[in-house]
Amino acid sequence: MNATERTTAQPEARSDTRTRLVVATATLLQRQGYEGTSVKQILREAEATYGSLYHFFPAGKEELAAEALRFGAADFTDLLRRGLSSADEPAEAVANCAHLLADTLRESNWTDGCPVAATALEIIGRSPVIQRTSDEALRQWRELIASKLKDGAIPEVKATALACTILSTLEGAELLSRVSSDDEPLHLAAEHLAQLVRASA
Amino acid sequence: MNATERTTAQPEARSDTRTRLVVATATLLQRQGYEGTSVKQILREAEATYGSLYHFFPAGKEELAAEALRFGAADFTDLLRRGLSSADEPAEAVANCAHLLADTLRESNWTDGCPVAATALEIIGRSPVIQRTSDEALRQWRELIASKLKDGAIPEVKATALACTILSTLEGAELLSRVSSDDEPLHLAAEHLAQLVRASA
DNA sequence: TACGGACTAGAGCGATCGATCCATCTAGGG
DNA sequence: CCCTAGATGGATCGATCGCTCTAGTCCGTA
Repeated sequence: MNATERTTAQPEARSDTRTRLVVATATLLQRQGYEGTSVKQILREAEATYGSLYHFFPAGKEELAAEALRFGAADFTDLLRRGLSSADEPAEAVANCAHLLADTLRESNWTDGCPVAATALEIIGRSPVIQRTSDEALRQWRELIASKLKDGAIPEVKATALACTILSTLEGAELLSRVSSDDEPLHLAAEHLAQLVRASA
Repeated sequence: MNATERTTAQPEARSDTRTRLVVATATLLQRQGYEGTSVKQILREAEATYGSLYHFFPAGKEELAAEALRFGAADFTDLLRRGLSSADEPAEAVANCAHLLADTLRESNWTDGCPVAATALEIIGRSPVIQRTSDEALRQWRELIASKLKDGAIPEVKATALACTILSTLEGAELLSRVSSDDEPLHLAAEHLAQLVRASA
């Protein structure tokens, strides 16, 4: 539109291919994990080439995967944030997170859930970079949940501990739901987590 | 050594290689998932060859993995059974399952937990055989937990629902514990699950 | 002793893996 | 107008993938 936009647009256009790579990788990672995703497939999906990939990510697949994990984790953070802010009551808010996750999963035909779960488990002890990235994401989510609990007048220590179990349950229920293609585990988790939070208030 | 041993050893020896294949695969699957485990590595670990593998499992890696998953699932069933029978109170028994899982994981340096988790997530929608095997294992565990709850005077409907969330939480807490190499999530899960069960009695 | 089925050994198949390399293209500053 | 750094396209690398195949060994039975 104008000179200002052109100059600001340049770094955007520059990193456009980079962004496509990250987005495509994030999607593929949560659907088929790290080892199940080939570089060729990423390039096809992102409409990019080897040249671009190794230009932006000199360390290759692993570096790209770590970046994609951070990107996908931000997505999941948004989902949690939406769920947590959907109600004043912490119990209700937590339950809504589970329902929201169930809806998202169902709509994507049980493919697009937490990006960390699928990738982290198969990589533990073999890729420190990815494991650390996963760990950071999980801790961030725990804090996000914990702060909502604290806002709801749950004492700090209790809130921190409870947030950990809430995230555990969400992740586990996602596993059960995805394997059985059935959102029941997530809805049950919602109910039981709400109960647990209410009991801790 | 002698004729008797030779004759009795034969059927055993016949299936010996098969067993080694299954055991080795089960271990590798839970440590690095399906795609992350190569056939060559399985053969090396099991001290077997291609000939043996395709003799016992004509359909190859996928068939072997499904069998290994069933084998590993039986192991996890044992762990649950031990935990559940360790106390009369269902709440205490469930908590002990989490503690037992934490101990097992810690002792194996965070590698040997639930064999389904690592494999199932990366394979969803791509290997019906393995997905179905995983689903069956998860349902079996739910029923195992549910029956303990029912024994503890929790009404059937409530018990079934609660068992699902208990398994979800165990699986999720295992994920968090493994990623962070810290058994805190599992011990917190134990505490919170006990609380949840007590509230449902 | 001869036979036949169960099992083993491992070379080799085509395909694909992640990664490298370099020619080429593009855009902005001199 | 050229120069250069950033970015791209894609052929190609050696290694490894899952798997097939043939030639064998072993052992109970006839």
